[in-house]
Amino acid sequence: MTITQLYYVLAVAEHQNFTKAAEKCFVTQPTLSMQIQKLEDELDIQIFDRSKKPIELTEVGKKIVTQARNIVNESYRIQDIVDQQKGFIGGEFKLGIIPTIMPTLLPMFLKTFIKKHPKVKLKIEELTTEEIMSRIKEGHLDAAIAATPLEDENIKERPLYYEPFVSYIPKNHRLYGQKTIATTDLEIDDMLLLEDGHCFRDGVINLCKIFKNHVDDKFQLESGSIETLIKLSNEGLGMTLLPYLHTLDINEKEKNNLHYFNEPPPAREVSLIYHKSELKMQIIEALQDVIAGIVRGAIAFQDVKIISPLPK
Amino acid sequence: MTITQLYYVLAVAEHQNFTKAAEKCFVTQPTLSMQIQKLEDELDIQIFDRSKKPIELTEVGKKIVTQARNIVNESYRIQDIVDQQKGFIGGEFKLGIIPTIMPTLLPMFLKTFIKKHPKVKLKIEELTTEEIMSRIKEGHLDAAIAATPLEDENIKERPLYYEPFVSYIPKNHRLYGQKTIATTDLEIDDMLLLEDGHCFRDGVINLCKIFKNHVDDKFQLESGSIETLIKLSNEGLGMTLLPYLHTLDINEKEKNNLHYFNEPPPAREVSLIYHKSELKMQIIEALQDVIAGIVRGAIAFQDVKIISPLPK
DNA sequence: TTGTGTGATAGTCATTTTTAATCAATTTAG
DNA sequence: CTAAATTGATTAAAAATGACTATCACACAA
Repeated sequence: MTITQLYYVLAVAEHQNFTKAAEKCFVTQPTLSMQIQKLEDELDIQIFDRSKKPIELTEVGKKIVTQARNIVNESYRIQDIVDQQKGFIGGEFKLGIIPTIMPTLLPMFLKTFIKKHPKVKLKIEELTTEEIMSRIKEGHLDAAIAATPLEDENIKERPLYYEPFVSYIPKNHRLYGQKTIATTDLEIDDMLLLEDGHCFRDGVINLCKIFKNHVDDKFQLESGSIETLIKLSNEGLGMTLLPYLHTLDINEKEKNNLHYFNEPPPAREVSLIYHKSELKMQIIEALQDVIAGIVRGAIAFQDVKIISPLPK
Repeated sequence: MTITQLYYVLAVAEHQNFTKAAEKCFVTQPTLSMQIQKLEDELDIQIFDRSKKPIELTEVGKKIVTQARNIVNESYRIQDIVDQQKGFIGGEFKLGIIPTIMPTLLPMFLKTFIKKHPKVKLKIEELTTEEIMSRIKEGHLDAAIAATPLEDENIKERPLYYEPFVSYIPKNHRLYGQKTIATTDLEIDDMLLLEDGHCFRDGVINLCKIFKNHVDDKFQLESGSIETLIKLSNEGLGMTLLPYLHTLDINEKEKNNLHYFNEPPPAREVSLIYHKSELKMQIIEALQDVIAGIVRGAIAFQDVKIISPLPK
């Protein structure tokens, strides 16, 4: 049994197709077939049910794949140990970022990070929290930036900053006259929300629920981006909540519609998250350093009330 | 990088000698040298410091060995999954037993187990708790029978039975007249103990300490076996404590010297212990079944007071 | 039927792994 | 101090392994 064989098994299990898996492994299909057959022979058990189309894992196959993923990931750690020893910070690094953080945070730290660590090939993807979590567990993502706490024992979190919620209230709104907003003022019914799947949406709903036990889950208007929310709000369709960093780059006129919360303002915790196996910790720590350094200047809130990002 | 290479590294790390390691791996010494060199080249780092005699691990080498042990052990688990699927209970199984349990328990279950599971090649070794724990962690022992709780997060425990302590008191002893003994009657000073390293010794000391804060650690007489303790006690050199199962095969005359404790009697918890990675669980469970079945008839105590086997 | 997509098989070749034999450097014993 | 023994590295030849190309066999769809 070799690590390569296990790696091939993982590829086939993932793509449910020998040919595609072979491409991903940069070998030809017969090579893959042979190696997997050899492993099956050695263990004297079928890992794949080739009669099904597309190909399926057998029951044992599933268990073997789980264990194989373990072994392959643990094997990467050897290189990791060596890198750590050499103080080498480089290689490919796949980072996920949730949509409501991506456009504001990424431009703030990306240049600095690339300049400081030119040997790291960052591959950044915009993904929802749910996608991020499953990809981290599968090893397809090295780390991610998301709202926390996630309450998942396989995922570790390192808080980067606390980002308060800011009310965006158009002129005709019943709350427009108030200088500051209390969380008790919020009514989910006249609140514009992001589409399902965004954890910021869930955060807002949780915030409204704190003082109302029951919330109708029929919302009139939902949008895929915060920019659209602002425009809809400008049209008088309701108020909305924005993450603080988003309020920094809206235009002067719209800034008048911003209403801050009473102390302590509700906020989301934004963290760098990664698999509990702590692979590529050097890069993760480098990222944390750079982001923490950048954000320190932009966000200075201390006393905040953290709102859970999880749908409940 | 291959699992074989990692296995070779482990062998050399363990034997501190290429030639011996090669023998254990059933390959020639050049094979081993080459493979390890290749791994070192690939990682571009020295794992062994060959200038030292005997050969030593470098600092990174130590980390790599730890991780390599992980990977190699995890790789065994694949075969384990297959065995489990096939319902196969067999193969080599290394079991450790502490000296104070070995002579009484082993004869009780060994025959039954071999008969029930003829494909398991049991290799049984008498070892102290300390030796057992380190060997389980290194993967040189699949399981062991010892007094628990051990409070070690790498080791899991499955209690088999609770074995009360019984006083063995010779005729001239101050406590001989008492029908039952209370733990408060015990005085460490007139107690015969096993040599250092036996956890039963530590259990007895802990028991005596429960009512006396301070105990002199100068004991006059110590012995390596419980049989010797009984003989020394017969000579009037003091009383001693025996594990219950030991009292079953002493002669009639000596049985008169046995004095049982008041309810609840102090007892030791005897468990099947194994590494948290749960390798070879089928065999471990088979062992547990057999032993539990046998012991159920011999030990019927319920309300006992468990004494820690750890030196404190 | 004829493609199309899929995985298995056969034959070949380069590479890798292993081995036996040998060497060089140390350490140990007399 | 010299001789013998031990230890790991080196070399060259053999065995094995892994991967490739080409091709086959089967299932399914147009």
